[in-house]
Amino acid sequence: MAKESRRVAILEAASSIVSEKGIFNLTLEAVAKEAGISKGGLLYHFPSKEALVQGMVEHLAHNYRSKIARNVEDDPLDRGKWTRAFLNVTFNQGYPNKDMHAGLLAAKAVNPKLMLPLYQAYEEWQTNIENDGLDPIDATIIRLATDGIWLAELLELYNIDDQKKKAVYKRLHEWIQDLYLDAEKKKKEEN
Amino acid sequence: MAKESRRVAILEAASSIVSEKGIFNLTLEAVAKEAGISKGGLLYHFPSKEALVQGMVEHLAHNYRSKIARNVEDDPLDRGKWTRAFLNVTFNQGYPNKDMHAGLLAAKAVNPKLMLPLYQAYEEWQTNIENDGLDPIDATIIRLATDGIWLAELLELYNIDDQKKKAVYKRLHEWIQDLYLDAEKKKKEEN
DNA sequence: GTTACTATACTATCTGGACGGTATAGAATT
DNA sequence: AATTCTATACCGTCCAGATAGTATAGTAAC
Repeated sequence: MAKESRRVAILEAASSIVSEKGIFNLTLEAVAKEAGISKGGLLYHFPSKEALVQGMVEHLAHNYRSKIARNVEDDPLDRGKWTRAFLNVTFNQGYPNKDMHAGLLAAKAVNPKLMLPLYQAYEEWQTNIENDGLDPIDATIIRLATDGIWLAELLELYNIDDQKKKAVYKRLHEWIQDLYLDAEKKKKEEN
Repeated sequence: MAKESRRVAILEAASSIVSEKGIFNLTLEAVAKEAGISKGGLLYHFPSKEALVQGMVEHLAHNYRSKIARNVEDDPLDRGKWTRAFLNVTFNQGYPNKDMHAGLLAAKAVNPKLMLPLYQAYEEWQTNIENDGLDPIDATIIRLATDGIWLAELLELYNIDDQKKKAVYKRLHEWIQDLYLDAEKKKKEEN
């Protein structure tokens, strides 16, 4: 198999184990078995467990980051584009394999420093959301609520049924539109 | 030492280890050392690691639950009391030892079923918040944003500085007041 | 165009250390 | 006398990482 696709397959196997069986079952042997290769083969791609987890986080961060960047680029409107992108990607364009989020849990458990790529991504998004041309506190609240959803799902802290989730999304989306109109109105008044 | 306070001291020691050194360093020996007792003494109070983690979650859930219940009781207003209590406890009355939240991480890692007490607490709060006499979707968004704050802190996913955090709290609090007035107005119009 | 060599991508196996849990004997506290 | 421990030793299991060997593909010298 080609190197890159094998790497991704391994990362997905590892994420699936963390997500379904917990971090204590993330052993190199288990990952190798899940990915359909030998333990040695796994160590060829990722020379240590830490390297494997690092790969998981980097993959996750890169995926999320590029999706949000894409949304920002494609947005016909400037004002509010980061807030909209963050909301839209989190609710509607999450990693097809939901398990991928488990990379965060793995990093937190194995070595918190490995979370750096995600941490940096969040710093970037937060800065952009605060300078998105909308009220920065309201925009931050929208981001926090969005995080609340996916973090609670990651930890399986509670179930929010799909209908309610959609209603929340709709309301947040409308709120962004209101903030947009407020800001535009204010701008006109200033001129 | 009295049995109950020894138990709590052990739970705090365990939480502190998870919070500062990660779940892989939560060994029975390490907890005993941190709590200043022997391994045998620890096993006297908690006959297994799973029992220890169960104790951590139950303690956390009980603490949170009783604080929210207290806030609800003390609230002079009926409408919105659960939403206010949830917001206020999470922002201003968290466990004095912040580490206690780590019980959630420990349970997620050791055995997700141990999260049941917290899961049930959340179900109760969500039900109450939806029937709090405010717009249920807006109230849910307030809860989600609140969760976003403490979950991100738990995972150390990003830093939100204290000033911004206070501004967010203030805005959420004002929002609840607006929702209160909206609901009261609507009620009067109906009569 | 076959032989020799090299790099890549693995497999199979072993080892050393750590950890959970058990056991036991006894000491201090209440 | 019962409870609440301390101290220590031990067993079985598990796992990360190391090591050595294998398969395959390409490359290049002759």
